[in-house]
Amino acid sequence: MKLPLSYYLNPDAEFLARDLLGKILFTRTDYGITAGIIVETEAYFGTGDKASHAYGGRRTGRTETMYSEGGTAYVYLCYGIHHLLNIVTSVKDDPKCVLIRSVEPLEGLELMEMRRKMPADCTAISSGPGSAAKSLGIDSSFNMDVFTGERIWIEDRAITYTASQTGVSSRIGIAYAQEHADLPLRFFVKDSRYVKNK
DNA sequence: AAACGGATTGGCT
DNA sequence: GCCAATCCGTTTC
Repeated sequence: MKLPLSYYLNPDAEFLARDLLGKILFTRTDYGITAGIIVETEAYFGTGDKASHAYGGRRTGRTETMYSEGGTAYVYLCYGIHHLLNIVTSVKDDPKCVLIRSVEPLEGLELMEMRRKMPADCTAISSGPGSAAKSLGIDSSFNMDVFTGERIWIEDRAITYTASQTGVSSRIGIAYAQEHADLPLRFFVKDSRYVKNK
């Protein structure tokens, strides 16, 4: 049920970004367990990707997490306000990752509603990378956590989407990435209410 | 040492 | 639709 470490060692971040649609993302905090169905992702393919923090092999205090073994959480602060959750993929020292952009609330709805101060049927509760992370209680303390551990993990409950149910587009908010700005590396569930900009 | 800008969101016009 | 919020890695002086 819980995805094993071997799942995350796949060096194909694009494949994993697609494959993660429909998987269930869980978090456990002092307040309880919450979970959401992953419905929107983006792939960042590492040192050759101009949109990646690890472009050119950059290693800093922040990006060091991305060089961890696949199955590690890379959480960073964006615009000084929002925590964004990435799943590191591939083997150690190959800094590829998948950004979780949107989930559909599935478990612990009351806790998610408290964190976001809005009802779970309001799609803004977990739509967009900052909102998805906040609804699941993810902050910088989750950085470097492993997905096979006690605080964060992903389960496969056999939800799958066909190619025609899956949308593909360029990644959001990376215009600075020049020739990599238009690559089709964003994947989403077309009929999900919790995906914006379809 | 200082300035710049971003894998975004929500509130106000 | 526009714009402020607000931190920190990176760039520039």
